[in-house]
Amino acid sequence: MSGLQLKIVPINEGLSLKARTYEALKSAITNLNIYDPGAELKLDERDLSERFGVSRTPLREALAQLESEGLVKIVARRGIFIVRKTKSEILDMITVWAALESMAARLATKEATDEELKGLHEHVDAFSADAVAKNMGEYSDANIRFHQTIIGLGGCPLISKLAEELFFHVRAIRNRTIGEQDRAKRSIADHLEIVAALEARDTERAERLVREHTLRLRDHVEQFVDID
Amino acid sequence: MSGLQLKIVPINEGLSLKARTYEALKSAITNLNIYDPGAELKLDERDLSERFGVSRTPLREALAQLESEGLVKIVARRGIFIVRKTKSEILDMITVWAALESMAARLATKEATDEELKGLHEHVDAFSADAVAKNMGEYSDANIRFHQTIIGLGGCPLISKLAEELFFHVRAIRNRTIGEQDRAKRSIADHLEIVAALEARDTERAERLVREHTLRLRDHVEQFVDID
DNA sequence: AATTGGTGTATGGTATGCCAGAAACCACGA
DNA sequence: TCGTGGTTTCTGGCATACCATACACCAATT
Repeated sequence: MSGLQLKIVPINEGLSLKARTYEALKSAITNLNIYDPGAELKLDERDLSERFGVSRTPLREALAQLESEGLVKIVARRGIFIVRKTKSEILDMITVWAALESMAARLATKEATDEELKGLHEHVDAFSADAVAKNMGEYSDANIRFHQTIIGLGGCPLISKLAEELFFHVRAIRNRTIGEQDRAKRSIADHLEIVAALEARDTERAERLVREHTLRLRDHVEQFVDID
Repeated sequence: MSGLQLKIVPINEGLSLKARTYEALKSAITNLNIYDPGAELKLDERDLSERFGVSRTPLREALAQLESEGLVKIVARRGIFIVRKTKSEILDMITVWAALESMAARLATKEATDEELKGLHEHVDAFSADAVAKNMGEYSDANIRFHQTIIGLGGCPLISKLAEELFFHVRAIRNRTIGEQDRAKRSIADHLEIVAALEARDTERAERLVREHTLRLRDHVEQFVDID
């Protein structure tokens, strides 16, 4: 083979304006702390299209998609509003998350390889000792990665896709849920148990532990998190 | 108060062209048996816009929404294609369905009133005796209503919404799954057990029965249904 | 001062035309 | 006959102009 290999730069850029606008908008909305009072909740098509440098058409399509995902609400001749999820909706999302992840855990006990399950330790061991001392944001990220990994091991792409959307929304209130170190300790203990059950291929137990773990989060949010 | 009360007809019609086009397209696609060979899988924006009598813009927005729901796939400069779900995707959908409905059953044992649970008998009793003799399509509808009712009793709107989308897709292959009367008998027996567990408020049992019932459907489809 | 009706403006909805890329077709030459 | 190059056509992406309505503001009337 010749040493001169053309390095094809996948010219890319290749995403459509719609897709790029969608990404830009989504990250813009994500980085906005919606639940802060005073956050700007109203958007304007013309203004946005100018700021993004695209015409209204692809912008509108991006917005329509965001609406179908529940991030914004478009009202004819009124405006486009960033949606604040109600507490009840957040709780529902955590409930669905529990349903999906417990099913994924069930599947993982049957489908995942030993190596894959071993990989879970990475997400757990690092925090088993002194996680509480570390900064909670970091733990929170590792926490989500842990759950996403389990979901991935279930081998059901649809579950992964749905869970990803849920995480996205739930993350928006994350900074309101963390903070208590007691919960973090309990959480870490739960994770260890979950990994153990998965490695033991104990389907029922893995499913139950995952479900209870996430439903505990749900109850915690219900009791202690104040949105609306 | 005067006996002459204006009866206000909520003029409505009010849906946007986009929304109406969306509905029309969706039902058109639904009523097309996608899995028939020879089904027309390619759509054309201009042709459709002419046939629906709307311009391309609202049509495109409707199509974009259908794409995000996975009913069609839009490829730039190639065309718009009605999506045939792969068998693997169908199986995944049934798996998610199992996860959601079993969670709903769990919730229902805690949230539903006795009256609501009693209502389930309507969906079951009518078929307990001679369902097998009746035409399967009718049973199939009642079957889906039964499951939808349970899901509704869970009291979690998000679960209901997600399940509805799943049913929509799964229904497309329904005519390929029914037919064996043995399965119908088994199914009816399952339903009776499920109702009993719900009425007994036996959370774990209700959850398990529902999950196993739906996962059996999954296994059945995996073994005996041939798409792709 | 309060109510009412008009009018302007903001803003999403829709129609339309052009653009660019992909595929199909065609013609020509080896 | 086969491959190659060009050309046409089909098709979705995008920009733009216009439309229709909700709302705010103002003036006139009582």
